[in-house]
Amino acid sequence: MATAPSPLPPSAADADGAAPVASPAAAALRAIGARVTPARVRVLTLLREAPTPMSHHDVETALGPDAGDRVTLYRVLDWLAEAGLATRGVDATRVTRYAAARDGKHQNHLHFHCDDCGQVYCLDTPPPPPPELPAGFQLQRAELDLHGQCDRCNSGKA
Amino acid sequence: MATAPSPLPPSAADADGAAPVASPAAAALRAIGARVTPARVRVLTLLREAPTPMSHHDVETALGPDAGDRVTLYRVLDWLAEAGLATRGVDATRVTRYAAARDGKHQNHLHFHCDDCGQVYCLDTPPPPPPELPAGFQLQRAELDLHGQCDRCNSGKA
DNA sequence: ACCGCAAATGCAACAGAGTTGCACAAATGG
DNA sequence: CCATTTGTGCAACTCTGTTGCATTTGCGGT
Ligand SMILES: [Mn+2]
Ligand SMILES: [Mn+2]
Ligand SMILES: [Zn+2]
Ligand SMILES: [Zn+2]
Repeated sequence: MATAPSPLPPSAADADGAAPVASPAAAALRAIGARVTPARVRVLTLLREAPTPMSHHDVETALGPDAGDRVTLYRVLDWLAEAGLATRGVDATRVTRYAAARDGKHQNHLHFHCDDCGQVYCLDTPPPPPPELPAGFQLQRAELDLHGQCDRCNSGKA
Repeated sequence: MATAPSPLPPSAADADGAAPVASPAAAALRAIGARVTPARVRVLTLLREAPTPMSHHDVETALGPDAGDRVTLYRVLDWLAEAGLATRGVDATRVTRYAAARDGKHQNHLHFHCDDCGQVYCLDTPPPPPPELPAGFQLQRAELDLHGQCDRCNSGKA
């Protein structure tokens, strides 16, 4: 089996189980001339599908056994942010959260924080216009955080 | 010099070294009916004199030998924020910073968070009207957080 | 001036998030 | 297929903050 037997064009999967067909995440990586590694693809794919920004812990839990090494995950997340493929943010509890950076998914909408279950919901409602600021202040972003009870937590009570 | 020689009204210090004359910080504590403890007075005094928001580490270093216990310092800072005498903020490196709150009102106005120094500024601008929510969601409070660079952090750059 | 008790402190151990150094593995270009 | 560059895994470590519990202390009441 040393010599390549098949002159087949790049189409279906090999006799093996793994199908290296290009995922959107992998494409995004190649697009910036970066190495395509399983860890990066898995994490970026997850972030792209995630409805809300994810912490290191979130990602580790979501990936389960495929999460790989803790430190590698930190480095991948950090790298993604550095490479511009994800955005980094520190929340009120000092936890860093990451979100896929493509065309501002979490850029222009509101977040609702459920105080009961802690879930964060992305709302379609556009944010209000940013107000005037004192001289010398430079506005980077405005975030309207709504706090209360979500529908799920709200229905299970008196 | 054991017996008090002067029939002076309450002004100077006693025969002892310690002068319990009311510091502004102590006054602020009494004003809200809180216990006046050395730790609280020292920390609040420091925060009031500080030109920029201070982290736990900053305070500990600044107070030197008078800093007391690490945990107590955490609790004092936390308490000051809870009591409305200081504002809390998380800076870009995940470090919580505190600043003396000159006025204790955080009711009906906006907050500007400096991403560099972590300071929280209270703006006079009234908050925008809360938006519509999906069915089942109950709004408890809405907070418009403005993020960017404050005037102080903004001026020290190219 | 003295008591009593809630509130604050000190100490020690713990927890979570993120970092560093280094040996080993793997991606990519040739 | 090889060489080089880059990423990964592991262990140990730092930093920030927390929790439990015994002891002290501020302060209101007597
Ligand atoms: Mn969102
Ligand atoms: Mn305020
Ligand atoms: Zn909920
Ligand atoms: Zn600032």
